[in-house]
Amino acid sequence: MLETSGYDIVKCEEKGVFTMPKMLILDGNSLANRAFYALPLLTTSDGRPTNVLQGFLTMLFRLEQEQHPDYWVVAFDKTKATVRIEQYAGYKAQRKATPEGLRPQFDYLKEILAELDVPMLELAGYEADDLIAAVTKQAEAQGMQIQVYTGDRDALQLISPKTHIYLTKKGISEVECYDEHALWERYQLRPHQIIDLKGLMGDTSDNIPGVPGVGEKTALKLLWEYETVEGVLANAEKVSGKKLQSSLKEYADQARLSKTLATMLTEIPLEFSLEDFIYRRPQANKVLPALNKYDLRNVTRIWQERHSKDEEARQDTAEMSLATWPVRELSEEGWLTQIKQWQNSKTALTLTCRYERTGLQGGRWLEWGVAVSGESFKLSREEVSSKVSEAWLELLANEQVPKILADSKTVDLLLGNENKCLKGVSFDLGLASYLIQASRTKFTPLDLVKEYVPMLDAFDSIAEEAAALAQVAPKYQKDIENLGLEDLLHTIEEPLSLVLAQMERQGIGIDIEQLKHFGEGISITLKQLEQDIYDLAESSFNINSPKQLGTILFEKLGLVAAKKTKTGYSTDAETLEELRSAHPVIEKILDYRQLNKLMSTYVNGLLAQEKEGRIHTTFQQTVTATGRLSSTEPNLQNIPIRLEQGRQLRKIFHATEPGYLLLSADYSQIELRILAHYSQDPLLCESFALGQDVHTRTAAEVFGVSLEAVTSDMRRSAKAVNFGLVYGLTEFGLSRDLGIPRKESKFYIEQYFKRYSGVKYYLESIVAQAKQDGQVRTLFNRLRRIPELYHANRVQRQLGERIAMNTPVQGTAADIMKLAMIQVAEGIKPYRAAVLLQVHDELLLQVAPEDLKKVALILKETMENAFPLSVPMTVDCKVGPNWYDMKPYQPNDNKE
DNA sequence: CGCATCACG
DNA sequence: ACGTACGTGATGCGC
Repeated sequence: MLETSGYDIVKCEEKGVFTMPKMLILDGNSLANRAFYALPLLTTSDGRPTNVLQGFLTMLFRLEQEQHPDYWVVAFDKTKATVRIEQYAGYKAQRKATPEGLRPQFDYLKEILAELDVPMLELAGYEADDLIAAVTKQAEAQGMQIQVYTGDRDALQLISPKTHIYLTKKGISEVECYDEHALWERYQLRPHQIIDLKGLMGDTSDNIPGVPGVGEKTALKLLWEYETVEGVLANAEKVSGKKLQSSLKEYADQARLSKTLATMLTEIPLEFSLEDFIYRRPQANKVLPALNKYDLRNVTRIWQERHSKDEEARQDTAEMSLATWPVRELSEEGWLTQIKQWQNSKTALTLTCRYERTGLQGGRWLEWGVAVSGESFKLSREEVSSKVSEAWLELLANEQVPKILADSKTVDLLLGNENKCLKGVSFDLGLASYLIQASRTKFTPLDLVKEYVPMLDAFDSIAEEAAALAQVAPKYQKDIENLGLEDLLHTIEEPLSLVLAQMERQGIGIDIEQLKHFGEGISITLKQLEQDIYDLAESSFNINSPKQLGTILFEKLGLVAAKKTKTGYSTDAETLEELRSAHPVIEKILDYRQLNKLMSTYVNGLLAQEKEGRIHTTFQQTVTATGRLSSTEPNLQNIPIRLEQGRQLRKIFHATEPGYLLLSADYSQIELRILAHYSQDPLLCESFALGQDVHTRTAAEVFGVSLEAVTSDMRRSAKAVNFGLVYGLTEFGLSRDLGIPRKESKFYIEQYFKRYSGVKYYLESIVAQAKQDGQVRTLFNRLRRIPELYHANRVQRQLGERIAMNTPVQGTAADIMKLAMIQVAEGIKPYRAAVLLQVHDELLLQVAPEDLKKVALILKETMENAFPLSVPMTVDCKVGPNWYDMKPYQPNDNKE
């Protein structure tokens, strides 16, 4: 992604420069060089190098998409004999020859740019720098906003209020924006002083000599004092340091010459008109063959993505300035009439709500914005009678009246506080936006509108907000349609959001006294452990500080550090476990860590969230990359279970109604079953069809023994393999997990894939497919884009491959669970029962004992049959008075 | 605010 | 030679 400093973005918007024509100038040589060294040397199938093409074009297309230039041009050096060599024979003498793989790529690049209709500029005897300076000068005179992209810091001299320089950072995938302010932050220099800086310090890559012995630090100090090269030379007597003084005197001429060399020439003998640089949309019929000629599949994908989105949104972006929908003011009578009219409306109302946070779920609504058919309205609690507001809330609960909202779950929660509810959601913009782009993080109405109207900066009123949402809604609808996400949105995510609202409102019962008691016990042990640790370490320190702990263990006590983190010694549980026998303090620290976690995150954390004997989590529906839910404030999806001590904590969770039981149901091996379904691997499918223990069967296959001969160790290894499969198996991961040598884990994996060749084939195909499409989908069409697959860094690319293997599996499991939740919520309506929590593959309900049998049966059957796969789905139920004391429970459909 | 750590599926 | 299992959220430290 293109990154710019936050400062500049703000600055650009404040100045309203979007109204000025925007020109992008790219330094072809500099960027090509950067790309060449930053990217691995990719080639076409017949061996022509293409990494520069890939890097440069990727950047070009991103800029095109993100910046929407009105003008653009790429400048190239034509370096046979530059003007500067006439000035100074040594100029660029040190520069190394263009490397083998790079040189031909300039020709390829120019050829492609020509097909793209991207204007290019070069002039014999001049460098790209000078052309850029000349174009910039002319463009400034025309009142344009100019962005120069280069890796060459010389360009900083061009900075002005209208011209910003974007310097490539690492490689070329990131750029850093410099304007006057940013330059000052970095160097405390004005733009025109850049040439003085070069004049003094020189530049080895261009072989500009500068003054010997003067580097960046000295040069800056001098310039802060005397401003220019001339100023410094005139005051050479006064500078501190004899050596420096004499250097400045001796090399005065060389400094002046260096400054001249560093000055970009704005006067060049070239007739050009800015009209030549007008941006023209590249034509698919020319672009695609040109990219294809160099096997640039990734670039093609990027271009097509942009292009197709563009085609759809072309008029959008062009005409997508928001219309002002007049705000209708209504009297009491007016409101009642209007609401009555809307009660029969077939046209969707777009609603948005402002509210204050109160102690209750969600809060209290303050005002509504309504937009429909080119008009907008504001309804505020303060200004309307209770009669109007009653009528209004009734309208919200009318399923027949279609409604478009940004966040229907929150709205439903708000209404729930007044015993009202939301019905008739026809389009949830936040959920739509998440399905289109799961990596998004912000879903406020403003963010949602900005997606299509980027220059927007704030809404003046809530009525305007509603009008804006109403106008972007069709764009979202179209995108959802184009991406094939309609069903997922309307049959899963939207209905689910109201189920989640119910769950959040219900909350889960919590025994505060017991929790406090639990905390007191921990506190005592914790104090004792703390003292023991200080005694054993013979010093007191903050045990919660990994830094201090590392110092004590690895310096004071002289233990041998096994691992390092970027900031110092690693002290995580895995590392400490290795050191357990090395020093008695280690065990105490491990115990301390465990208890401290329980105390701070769970005891204190949960106590802080308790309200009237309940805890209400918030389920996030637009956070994860795979389609799972997440749970926050507090997170009730990570309550301890693996270790007994933490597991005890589950005793405090109970039903919200007295006498009710907790009923849990979890999918058994859902991810492996989905893998079986996807891969159709005969062994894996058979294993599930026969109801075998899948890990035991896997062990039998991998170790080549009968089911009866599988030892617990073999099963453990097989389980780790199965586990790893879903994540994108690696030798490293498996060896670490099992604590075995790489060779051994490699052997297991080989054996596994020999037997389960269908799984192997599936995983290979999904990765290949992902590389082609740049994305994967779940069984329900949920989409995840995987830019990591095309990352310059190999580690990132491999991560991309594992994501491609994992996401369809994890995501489909999430889809199935969501579908089941909707059906379960519906199915248990006639009974005294409620869904309380979802923990990815588990649902937790509460139920009146009398309804247990029926509800458990409905629960199990609904979950198992929510979406039949080619292997059976199994759900295990448990029941108990609290979340700890849960006993297996098999509902059966025998008639009573 | 990023990092390290650790809780869950 | 390098750095790696997939997906989350909360806490505390230290810059």
